[in-house]
Amino acid sequence: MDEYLKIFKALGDKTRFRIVMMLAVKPMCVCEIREIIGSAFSTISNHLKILKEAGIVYFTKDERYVNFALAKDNKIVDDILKILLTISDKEIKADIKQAKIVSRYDKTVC
Amino acid sequence: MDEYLKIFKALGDKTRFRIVMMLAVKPMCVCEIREIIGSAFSTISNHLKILKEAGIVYFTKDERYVNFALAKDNKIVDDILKILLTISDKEIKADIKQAKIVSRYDKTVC
DNA sequence: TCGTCATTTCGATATTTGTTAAAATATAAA
DNA sequence: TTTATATTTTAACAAATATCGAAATGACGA
Repeated sequence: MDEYLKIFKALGDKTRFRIVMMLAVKPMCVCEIREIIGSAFSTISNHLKILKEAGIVYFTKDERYVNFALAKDNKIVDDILKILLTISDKEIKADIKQAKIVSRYDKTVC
Repeated sequence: MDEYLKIFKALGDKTRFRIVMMLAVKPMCVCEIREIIGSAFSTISNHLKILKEAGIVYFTKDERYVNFALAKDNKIVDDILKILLTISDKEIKADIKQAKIVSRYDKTVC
């Protein structure tokens, strides 16, 4: 049960929900996510930690960046993500649009 | 997005999660739920309100009782409930066992 | 090795949330 | 109408959570 609770708690926060929908577009590093969400680095980092502990995302290290991506090997998470992929929400669409073009190599991002 | 957030927030609390799993067994009134969960009436009532506002449960009035049941006409909720029905958790199983036998007509319940 | 840059951890604060007892409401039976 | 019973609302409090800036960590490149 705790596994489910962690997942639902993680997805029950607006910022984390937005991050998950953005990561469905492509894996991103912390500063790319931060650029779109607009909160402090520490805030984003904390949200990613919660998502990671719920098994929703994982990360790999790439150059000096930490790349976050949606988990692929978790049945529960996978089932829920399938549901989320059907969403058509104005704010989410705007996030997705930005996610497609944001780049860590832009001077304003990192 | 808010619809999803409400649902995830609602399911991200242990007490509410247990209530949902119990209602999958059968519709129940507030005092039957309270008997199994063990919290105050006001606590249960508040949780049910949150679940109702998330579209996860609805209620009907029966005699002097208020019967709560899982929603049936909500696609999102339905998809998520399908996932939840696969859970095999010790504590949930105990709740389900009790849900099957609890009755508002027992003197100790209402 | 040293400095730079991306990220995390820490400490503080404000807000939200879960819980309860008591009071209020509602409904059915007497 | 009055009484009894089921439920909801309210007010208050404690615990959990989201947020931030600053300091610490960690890794890469010069």
